[in-house]
Amino acid sequence: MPIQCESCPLRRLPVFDPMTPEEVAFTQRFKVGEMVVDAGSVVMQEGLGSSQLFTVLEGLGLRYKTLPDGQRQIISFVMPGDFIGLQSAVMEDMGHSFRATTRMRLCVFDKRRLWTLFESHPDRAFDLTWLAADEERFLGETLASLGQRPAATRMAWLLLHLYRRGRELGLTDGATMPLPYRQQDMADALGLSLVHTNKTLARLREGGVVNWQDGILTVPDAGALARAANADPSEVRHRPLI
Amino acid sequence: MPIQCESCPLRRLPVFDPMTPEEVAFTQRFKVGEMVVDAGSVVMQEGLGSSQLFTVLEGLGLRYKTLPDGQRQIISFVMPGDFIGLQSAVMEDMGHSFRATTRMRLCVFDKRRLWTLFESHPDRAFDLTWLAADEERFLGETLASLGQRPAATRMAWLLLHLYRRGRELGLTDGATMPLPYRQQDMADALGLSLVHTNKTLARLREGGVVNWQDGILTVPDAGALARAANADPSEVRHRPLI
DNA sequence: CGGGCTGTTGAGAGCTTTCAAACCCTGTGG
DNA sequence: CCACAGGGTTTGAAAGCTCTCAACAGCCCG
Repeated sequence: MPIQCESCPLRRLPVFDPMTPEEVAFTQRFKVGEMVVDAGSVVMQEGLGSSQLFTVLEGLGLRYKTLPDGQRQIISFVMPGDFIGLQSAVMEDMGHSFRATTRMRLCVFDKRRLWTLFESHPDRAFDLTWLAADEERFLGETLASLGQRPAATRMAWLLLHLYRRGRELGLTDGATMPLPYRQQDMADALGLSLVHTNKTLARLREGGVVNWQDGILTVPDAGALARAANADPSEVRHRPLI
Repeated sequence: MPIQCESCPLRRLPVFDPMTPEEVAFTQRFKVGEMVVDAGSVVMQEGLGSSQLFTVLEGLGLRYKTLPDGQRQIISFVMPGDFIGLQSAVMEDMGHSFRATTRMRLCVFDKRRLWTLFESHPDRAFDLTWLAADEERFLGETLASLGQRPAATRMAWLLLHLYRRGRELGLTDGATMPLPYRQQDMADALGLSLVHTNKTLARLREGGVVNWQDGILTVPDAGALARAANADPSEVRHRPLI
């Protein structure tokens, strides 16, 4: 039984901008249905188009690019509330793939109706653009991390980022949150080898800054982690939900 | 004397999508004026808002982020036709700074009128979203380069990218084009030290793959460069011009 | 019980950085 | 006309970070 937008649990989270009843109703009409995918499913393929767009309701996934020689670069870690497929919506095809890491529940939208969104709901079109711009901002930060920070700092930065996002979404339980990715995922996100990722992780763990083991992330002191990450202080940004 | 959108030389380039006379007229109304900035001017500051948006008419610039410890990461090399300031348009502030490398001529738009664009010109709003999505795609590719490729490949990839863009814009003269950046800029874009950038550049030059000296980029064989960059074959993407 | 996936560890090789110094060119002032 | 300072580019060499190679432990599953 698909969730009604009106009673969508995500909408109640304070990270997301409030919506008017009219906006909720429109989103409901825009929504085609729901889709549950198993862990490991590739939902969108780089280079291919898609007639569907998604908002993540539950579960975790990865967006990644594959290079001609087979290397993989993780673009982002996908969490509930994320809107997936904007690229295929406005251009012909996707610049990256999207794969479910855990079983996921996705809200499905029809790409062909996107135009009516732009025509009749400029506020929602604006939200869409906002999301794209926010994505650009985040990728800029990621770029700065990969380009300018050493391995340990980079890793601390990423774990801090994931922890902050998890907290916004109510995925945390005190200082811990589930984070069921593999070390190889982290390595491919940070541009490090698996071995070095493992050793860097061990050093952070020994330093007591952060611990990520058995799929559980533990951040005893977010401030200490932020210092290790050489990061600016936290700042919760509210964002639209599609 | 500011250029009239109707006779804007950029619009005539085949890379840019054709516009209807009505769209041209609207863009003209959206345009507030023009601005010429000297080489070295910082036009937009990371973290600050801006009431203005720009489209580059002439000249080259850089978008970059500065980390808390002073390191700099170049986000992109800015060329004519690029739309600058989308982030400050839809969010409060910019996630990066923008600085002119050469003297630049900029088309100036008023951020406060952006909303009318979304309200009354859904096609242009769509174009704006398209640009944001394209930026996201490009940053994803950049991320993959920084994360997964060794220095020489990375550098070849970037020079190839710049050459292709220059060619689309008619900046090339046969196998050469002006590229008046510093080696330090290239280093900060690729996440390499200045010294290593210099040596890598020298090796590419000796290999005859590409030459970039005295502000002039020379690509004797684009195919060979693409192979050195481990890049997919060229593919000109048409894009909207704001 | 064997195979496959994930995580861990040790060690040497290799790529990149940092440190230092020199070179070229240009603009400035004596 | 020459000395000098400053920005950008080159070079050499040593230090350091990260990678690759190899091997092993733990776990789940057929």
